[in-house]
Amino acid sequence: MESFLKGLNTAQKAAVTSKASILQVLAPPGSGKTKTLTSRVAYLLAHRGFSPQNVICCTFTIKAAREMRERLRGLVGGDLESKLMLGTFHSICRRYLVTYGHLIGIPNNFGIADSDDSLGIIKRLQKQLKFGMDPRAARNKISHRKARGQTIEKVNKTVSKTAEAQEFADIFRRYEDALATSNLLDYDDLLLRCVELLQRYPACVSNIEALLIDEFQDTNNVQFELMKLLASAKKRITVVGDPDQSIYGFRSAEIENLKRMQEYYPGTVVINLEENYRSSSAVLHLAQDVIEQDTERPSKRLKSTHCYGTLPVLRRLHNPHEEAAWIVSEIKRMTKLTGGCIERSDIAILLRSAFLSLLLEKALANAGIPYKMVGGRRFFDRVEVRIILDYLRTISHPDNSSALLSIINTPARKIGDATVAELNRAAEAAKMSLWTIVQQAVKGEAKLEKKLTKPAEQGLKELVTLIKRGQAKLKVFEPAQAPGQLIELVAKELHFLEYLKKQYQEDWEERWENVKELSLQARDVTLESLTAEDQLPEVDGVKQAKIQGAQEVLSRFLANVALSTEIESGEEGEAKSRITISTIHSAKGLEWPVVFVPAVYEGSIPHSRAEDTNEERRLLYVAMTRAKALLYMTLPVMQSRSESESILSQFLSSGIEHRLKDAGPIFDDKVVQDIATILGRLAPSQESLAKGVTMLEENESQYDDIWPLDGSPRAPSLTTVMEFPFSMLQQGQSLNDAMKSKTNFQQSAKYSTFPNSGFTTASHQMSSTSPHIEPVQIQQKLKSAASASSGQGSIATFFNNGTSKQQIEKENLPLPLPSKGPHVTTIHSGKPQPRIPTELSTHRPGLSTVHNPATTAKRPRPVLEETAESNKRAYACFSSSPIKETCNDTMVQHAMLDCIPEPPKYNTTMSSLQQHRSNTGPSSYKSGMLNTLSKPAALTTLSAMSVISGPVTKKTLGVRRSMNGWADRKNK
DNA sequence: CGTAAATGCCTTTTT
DNA sequence: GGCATTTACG
Repeated sequence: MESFLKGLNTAQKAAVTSKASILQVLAPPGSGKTKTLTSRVAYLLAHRGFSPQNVICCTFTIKAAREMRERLRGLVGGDLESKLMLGTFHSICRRYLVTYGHLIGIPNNFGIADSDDSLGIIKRLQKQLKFGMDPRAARNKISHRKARGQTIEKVNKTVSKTAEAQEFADIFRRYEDALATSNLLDYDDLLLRCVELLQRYPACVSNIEALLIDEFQDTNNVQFELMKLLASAKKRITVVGDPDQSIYGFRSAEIENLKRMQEYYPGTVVINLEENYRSSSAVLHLAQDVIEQDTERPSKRLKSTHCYGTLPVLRRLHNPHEEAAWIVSEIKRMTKLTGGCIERSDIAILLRSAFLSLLLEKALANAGIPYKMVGGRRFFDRVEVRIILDYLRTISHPDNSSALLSIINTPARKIGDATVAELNRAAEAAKMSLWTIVQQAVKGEAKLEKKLTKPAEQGLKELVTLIKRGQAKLKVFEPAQAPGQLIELVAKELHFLEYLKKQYQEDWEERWENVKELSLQARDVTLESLTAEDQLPEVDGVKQAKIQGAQEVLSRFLANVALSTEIESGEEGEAKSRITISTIHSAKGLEWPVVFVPAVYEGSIPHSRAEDTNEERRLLYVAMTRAKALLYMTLPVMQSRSESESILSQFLSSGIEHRLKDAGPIFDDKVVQDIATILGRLAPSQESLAKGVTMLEENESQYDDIWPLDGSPRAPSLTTVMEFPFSMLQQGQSLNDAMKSKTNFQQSAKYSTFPNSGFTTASHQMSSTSPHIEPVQIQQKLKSAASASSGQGSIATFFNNGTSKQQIEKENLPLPLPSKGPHVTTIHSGKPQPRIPTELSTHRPGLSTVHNPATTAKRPRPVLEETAESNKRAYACFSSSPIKETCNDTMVQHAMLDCIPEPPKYNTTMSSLQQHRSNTGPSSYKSGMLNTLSKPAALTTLSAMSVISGPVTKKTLGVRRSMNGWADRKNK
C-alpha cells in the first residue's frame, strides 16, 4: 500500500482515491481533514500523473498553506511539492496578476493595499468630504460590495436614492480612484481582477489539471467564480469543508457555496467524514450540544473515538483580573499535577477578540510563563518595521500617498498636522498626487494658500532628498539585493537606531533587532520570490511579463510582505515550552491538548456587534473543538471597567449544565490516565506525579479551591489600607499621595499571594537589587515600576528582594472584616484558607525538602471509593438535568464525579451542599470566619518564600526578554 | 500660532 | 496601539 494511504479510515480512503472529478469532502472538526486533503494531492500526483505545476491548491491562511506544504514534503518524493501551486487565494491571484495582469491593463509593479492602507485612504476621504460615516464601516461595506462582485461600474450605473447612499457611492468611487492613482490593488481587487483576467484570457489556466480548495465553507462569491475559472480546463475539483466551522461571514463568506457547487456541477460526489480523532467525548458532547442549538442546521453526527475523559469546565471568576490570575494558576496547577504529561506547549488560550489578551499577557508575564501569540499583529505591522517598509513603499511607488503620509513626519521633522492638511488640500485642488505637490513645495513652486513654516520646509526637503536618493540607488543596485540594501540605506540615513533609542527607551534593542531581521528577510524573500515561487508555467499563446530591474524586485518584495504573516520566531529551545495565545479565528484548523476560552459572556461571544448569532455560535464551537483532553471556559461575572455584571453566553446557559462543571478537575490517577490515553502518551509514573505535588508553591493548591466558585471576589475589597506597605512611604508623604503615584494597589494586593511575580518592565532594575533596601529606594522603585505601564506589580516582589522582617510584621495585620452582613462572599473571601487538608500540609514545598518527595507527597488517591457515594447523592439532590445519553459504567462514574453542581448563589447561610463539600471533598472551601481572620497567605508563608524566590526571579527574567505579544509594546 | 508631549478613552473576527 | 483632547513649549 502506498505510504499516503496508511492510517486512513474507510471514508478518508474513499475521499483520497475517489475517481469523481468534482468531489466535496465534508469534514467536521478533528476528522483528519488536512490529512485527507494532502493525501489526495499525493494520490493525484502519483496515480493520475498530474504535474505539480499543473495542480492548484488553495487555502485561506498562509499558515495552512505552509502546513500543507510541510506535510506534502513527507508524502511526495523529491521536490515535487515545491513545484505545486499552493497558497492562499490571494497569493495565487497575485501571481497570475503579476504574470498576466498586463493583458487587462494592470502594470506588473502594482502594490497591494492592506487593510490599514484601505482604512487610511477612507479616513482621508472622510475628512476631506466631511462625511459622517464610520471609516471602518465604510471600508467593510466597500469590501462587502466588492466581495460580491459589485464593481464600481455597477455602482455608477445605479442611481442612489437617499443622501446616505449617495455619500457611500461617492466614497466608494473616490476610494477606487485613490487606489488607481496610487497603483494599488486591495485584497478584494486581487481576487476580482483575477476573475476578470481569467474570464477574458482563460488560456492562462489551460494547463490546470486539478484544483483543490481547503476550508471551502469560507469562500465568498468571487472566490466561487475563481474556482470555476481556475478549473475551467479540466473541471477537476476537490473541496474540503465544514459548514459548522464557517466563521468568516463577516468577510462575505457564503456557506451556501457548498450547495451552489452541487447545483453547478451536477455530478458532484459528497463524502462525509464522521469520526473525530481529536477530542475526548466529554468535549465532543458539549460541542455537539452547543452547535445543535442552531435548529436550521442540517443534523450531522460526529463519532468520538476517545474515552469520555474529563468534563469541560465553566469557571466563574469575579472580574477579568481574577479571571486571568485564575487561568495562570490553573495552568501551573495542571502542569505540575500531571507529572509532565501536560507541558506548556500543550496549552492554548483562545480569544474572541484580540484585545482580551492584554490582562492575560500581564498575568502570564508576572508568573514567568512564556507564551507566543498567533495571529494578531504581524511582524510586518510592528511600528518600527512598518516605518521602514513605508519608506520603501514610498520609494517604490511615490504616488502611494498612504505610505508617504505615514512617514512624512516620522521620525519627527517638524511637519505637523497643519502642514500636512495644507499639502493635501493643494494636492486635491491640483488633482495631483501628494508626492508631486511635496516636490513642488520644496522648490517653492506649489500653489499654497498658507506658506510653509521654515522648519516644516526644511523637514520636507530632507524627506524628498532621502526618497530621491533611494530611487536613484534603485537604478544601480543589483536587482536581487535591492530591497535589503535599501533597508540599510534608509535605516542609516534616518539615524534609525538613534531614533529607536530615543523613542523607545525600554525596548529599543528588541525593535532594532526587528529591523535587522527585516533586512535579513528582505534577502531571503527576494531570492525565493525570484525563483520557483512566482513562476507560472509557460502557456502557449499568452505572453508573460518578465521581471527586470530592481524596481520590479522591490515591488514584488513589498507585495509579498503585504500578503505574508508572522514568521515563526526561530528561538529554538524556548519555543517548545510556550503556551499559545490566539484568536479563535486564527486557531481554526489547529488543536491543543488543553484549551482555555476566556470571556464567555454576552457581548463578547456572541459579540455585541455581530450580526449573525449563529456564526458566533459556530465560533464557540470551533474554539471548543480545538481541545483534545481538557476544555476550560471562564466567565468574569463583573466587568472591570464599569461595575456592571456580565451575563453568561447564551450558548452555554441552557440545557447543557450536565456537560459542564464549575471547577477545575481533580488530577487524580484516573483523570491523568485519561488525559494520557487521549493524547496517546505514556501515563506519567507515580514518582513524577508525586514530584509534581512537591513543586507546588506555598500559595498554590492541589485543587481548584483558591478562588470562590460563584464568582465572588477572592479578597476582601478593603485590602488597600491594610496591605499598603507603610514602610515604603517617604517621610511626610501621605498614603493618598503614594496611591496617586499610579500603582494600582488594589490590583497588586489581589495578586500579592504570588511570590514569584515581578514587575514586567522594571524587572531589570528589580533583579539587580541588593538585599538591603532603604524605604526611600523602594519608593523610587515603586514609582519606576508604576510608570512602566505594563507593570502588574506585586508587593510580594519587594519582599522577595529582602525587605526587612520588621516591615513584614507591620504588614502582617489582621484583615478587616467585611462590612456587609453575612453573605456567601464573606464566607469565601478569606484569602488565607488552608487549602490542602492539614495532613498534607507538611508536604508542601519549602518544608518538604527534608522528606523524600516521592514517598511522602500525597495525591488525590481515591478515585471513587470514598467520594463517589456522597457525590452521587449530591448529584441526585442538586442536579436538575439528568445525564442524557446512555453510557458505560466508567462514564457514569466519571460524569458523576465531575458533576458537582454549582452552589446556590447568594445564600445567606451556608448551604447544605457547602457543608457537604467541606466535609467530603478536598476541593471544598473550608468555610467560615476563621479563615477571614487568619493571616494572609502571602505573609504567613514568608520564610519559605525567601527560599524559593531566588531562582524563580532569575528564571522569569530570562523568559521575559524573549516574550513578545500584541500588548505592552508601548512603554516608552 | 503650531508643534510636540502627555493623558484618557476604546478595541470583532482576517486575506 | 489608535485617536481625540489637553497641556507645555518655542
